Amino acid sequence: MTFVKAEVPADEQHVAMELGLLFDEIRRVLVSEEWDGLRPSHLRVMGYVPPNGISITELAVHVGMTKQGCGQFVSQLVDTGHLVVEPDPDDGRVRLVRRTPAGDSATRALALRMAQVERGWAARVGERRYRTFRRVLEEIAAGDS
Amino acid sequence: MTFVKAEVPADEQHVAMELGLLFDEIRRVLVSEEWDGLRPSHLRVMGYVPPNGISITELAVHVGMTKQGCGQFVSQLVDTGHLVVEPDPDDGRVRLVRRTPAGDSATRALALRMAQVERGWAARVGERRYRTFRRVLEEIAAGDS
DNA sequence: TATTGTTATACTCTATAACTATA
DNA sequence: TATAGTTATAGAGTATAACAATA
Repeated sequence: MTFVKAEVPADEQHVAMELGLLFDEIRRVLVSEEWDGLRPSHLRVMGYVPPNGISITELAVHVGMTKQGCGQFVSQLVDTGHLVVEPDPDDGRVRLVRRTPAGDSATRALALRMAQVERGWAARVGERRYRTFRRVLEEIAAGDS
Repeated sequence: MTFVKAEVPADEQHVAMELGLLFDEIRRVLVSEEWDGLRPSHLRVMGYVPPNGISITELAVHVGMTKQGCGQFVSQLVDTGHLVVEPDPDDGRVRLVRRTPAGDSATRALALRMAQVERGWAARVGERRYRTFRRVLEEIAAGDS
C-alpha cells in the first residue's frame, strides 16, 4: 500500500488531516476493545459529568451538543447503569445527572487508557518533545472559542 | 458560562478531549462559511484525489472509509462539478477519479484556510512553539498504523 | 414568559451485504 | 475466481421543531 501522504501534494496537506489521523487512532483503539458495551460517544458524554452532578442542558453545553441529543445518551447510560438521574431539590424542572460507581470506573479506565496511548506517541517522538506537544495542545484548546 | 475544563477533574482529563476541541474549531470554521455548497466531508474526500487521478477503491483506502461510502461522495462531487470520472484505459472495471478546476480551486482554498487557522493558533502559543507542535503532530500521525 | 427536558422527525456519515461487470 | 464499483439497507450521531412541565 502506498503511503497516504505521498498521494497529496505538499501544498494541499493541512493540519486537519493530521489531527484526523490521531483522532482516528484513538477511535480504533476504543472500538477494538471491550468498554462495558459503551461506544466512544458514550464515554465522551460521561466524561463531562462532574462529581457534584449536572443538569442535562448544562451537560449538553459542555459536551458540545444539543440537549435533545444529550438526553438520549443520558437515557442510554442510565439503562446501562453508568449514570443515575435524580430530581434537583432546588428546581423541579431539572433532572440532576450523576455517575454511578460503574460510571466512575469506566471514566477512570478511559483516562488511564488514553494515558497509555500517549505513552505510545511519546515513544515515537521522544518524551521531551511529546511533553511540549501536549502542553501546546492544551493551550490551543484552552483558547478555543 | 462555566469553563468546560473546570468541570472535569484533572485526573479524568485526557488527550482525546483536547484533540476534539481543535477538531471542532476547524469544523465550526468550515460550516460557518460558504464552500461551494460542500460540507467538510466533501472537502476531506476531495483532498485525497491526486493530480494523476485515482480509482474509487484506492481513494477509499486513503480517506479511510469503505468504497461504497467513497463512491457516494464521488457521485455527489461529480454532480457539483468538483470531480470528473473517466474510464481507465488499462482496466475496464476502474473509474478514474480526477479533480476539475473547480475541485482544484476548492482544495487549494481549503489548504489556505487551514493555514490561516494555524496562524491563529500560532498567535495563541507563539510561532516557535507552534512549529514544534506541528512537527511533532506530523511525526505522530506518520507513525499511525 | 422563560427554561428544563421530552418526543418526533430528518439528515449526515458510515458500515455490511448482495449484486454487476470486468479481469 | 478475484477485483472494481454499484445498489440496498441499517445503524450511529446529531440537528430542528413542537410540546409538556415547572419556574
